[in-house]
Amino acid sequence: MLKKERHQFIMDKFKDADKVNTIDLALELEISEDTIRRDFNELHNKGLIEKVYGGAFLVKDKSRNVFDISIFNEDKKIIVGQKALSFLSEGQVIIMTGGTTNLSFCKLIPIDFAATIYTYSLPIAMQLSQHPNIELIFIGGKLQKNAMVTVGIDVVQVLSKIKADVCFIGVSSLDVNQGLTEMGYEVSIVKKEMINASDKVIVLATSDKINRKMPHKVCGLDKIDAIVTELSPGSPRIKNFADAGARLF
Amino acid sequence: MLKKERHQFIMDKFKDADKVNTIDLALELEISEDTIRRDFNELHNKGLIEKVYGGAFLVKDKSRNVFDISIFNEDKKIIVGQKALSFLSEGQVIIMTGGTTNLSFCKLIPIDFAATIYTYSLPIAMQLSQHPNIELIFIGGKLQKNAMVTVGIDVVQVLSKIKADVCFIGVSSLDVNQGLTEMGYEVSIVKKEMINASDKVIVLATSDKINRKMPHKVCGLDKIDAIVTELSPGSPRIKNFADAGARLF
DNA sequence: TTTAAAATCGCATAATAATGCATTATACTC
DNA sequence: GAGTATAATGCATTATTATGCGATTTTAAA
Repeated sequence: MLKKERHQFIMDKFKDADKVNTIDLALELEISEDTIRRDFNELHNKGLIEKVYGGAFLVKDKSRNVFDISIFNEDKKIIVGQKALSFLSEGQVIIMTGGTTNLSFCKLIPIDFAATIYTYSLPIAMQLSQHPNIELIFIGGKLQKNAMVTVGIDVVQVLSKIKADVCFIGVSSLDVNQGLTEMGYEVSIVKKEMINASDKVIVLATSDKINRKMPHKVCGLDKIDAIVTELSPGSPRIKNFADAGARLF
Repeated sequence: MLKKERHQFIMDKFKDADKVNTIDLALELEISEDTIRRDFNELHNKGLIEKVYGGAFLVKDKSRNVFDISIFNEDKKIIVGQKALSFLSEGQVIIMTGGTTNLSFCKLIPIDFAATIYTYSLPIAMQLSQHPNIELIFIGGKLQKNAMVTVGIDVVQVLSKIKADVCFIGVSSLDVNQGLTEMGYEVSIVKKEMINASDKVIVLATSDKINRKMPHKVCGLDKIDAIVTELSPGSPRIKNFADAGARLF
């Protein structure tokens, strides 16, 4: 049986039930569970299924409304967000980058929390607009459509003029040696400036972002005051970061 | 039974009853109460349930998604939007205000339409970010949360420096004598500046906005190049505008 | 305050998942 | 068709997650 057939077979299973078990599939197809898990991983990366401990669920094709933002790995991101809450204090001036990890974080901020928050992300701004006591300042500029953030000289200019207490950065890749790197050049420039403008830098990242590199460097680990992941700080998966002296949470 | 199934099972229980008991669930599913409690904790962390001593309640106030914007009188606004399409030309520099009428309009813009659009409205920007050929520039500033638009000195400053071909203005009130008026002072200032920056001014308004006055004046009818409503231009309900020489569409 | 039920905590255990590596199958080149 | 590179698979090992149990703390009501 070809891998592709097997994938189809798995997807067909969802016509009968909305979950499948790893073991059942392995028995039925008479192959190892490892292979089924690898299949799950591939289907998950295509966004077709959601993996859970012991099996998988079908992801329901949400109507592609512009405004409903689906958050990949939301559970993990909620854990990250909850840990990050401890870095918030009332009255701070905060810079918030974009990304779904930060979005999850923002959803968790207490409704009456008072602070000044700068952001360049449309979804983050929409989310934070629910908080009556947050003074929200949107950093204008040219819109980068895929990420829903503004970039360019205008953004950098605004950032160069402000001084924030703390910056929460959602990242796409984090590596022990390379530090924080980005896919896009423009975003890397903006993030650099954000870090410059802030006294403290808190990085929010789910573990899938860790030990990855992208072309454009933002900063080294030394500039980062805290790395918040869904893992426990002692986890072996981030031991290399601990060894390198990173402050993990 | 997978953990996620169990969570769904618990959530389904709320269809029958307001409250679920820890013990009952443990007995029914033949698992320990500890597990049920851990499930409760997870569901609670997701904001789905409220824990109480001995069980849990459903959180009903599932505050509707921040991102789904409900449009009142959408039918009428779609008619307005369709008429307004005729004022669009490829390659223009356009200023777009906020409001649900303009949002409906933006939804109708052909997907491959090419232009440069300035806006200060978060929902409008989200919507327009779907158009690959639109150069979208967001005007940053302090966010006015109810209207989801930026206001203040920064916005005015940006506007004072640009020159647009056309400005599409969604309005809250339009009156034959007072012209265009606004509820909020800050928004009125910004709109004034937008009109200043544009060669042509197109007003989009459903008929419920017509013949109403608000405290802060934006401009008189003479500055408006076109008024687009869902009514036919000859409708008696806007005869007074026609008599005053307004260009109705 | 007392008391019993319920919740939390720490730990042990078992199930499941990820990882590195060896083996086998498949595709590709000459 | 032989040889080689690549991908797929299974196995052993290690890591992670789920769950139950006992000890301890908290809660709600007598």
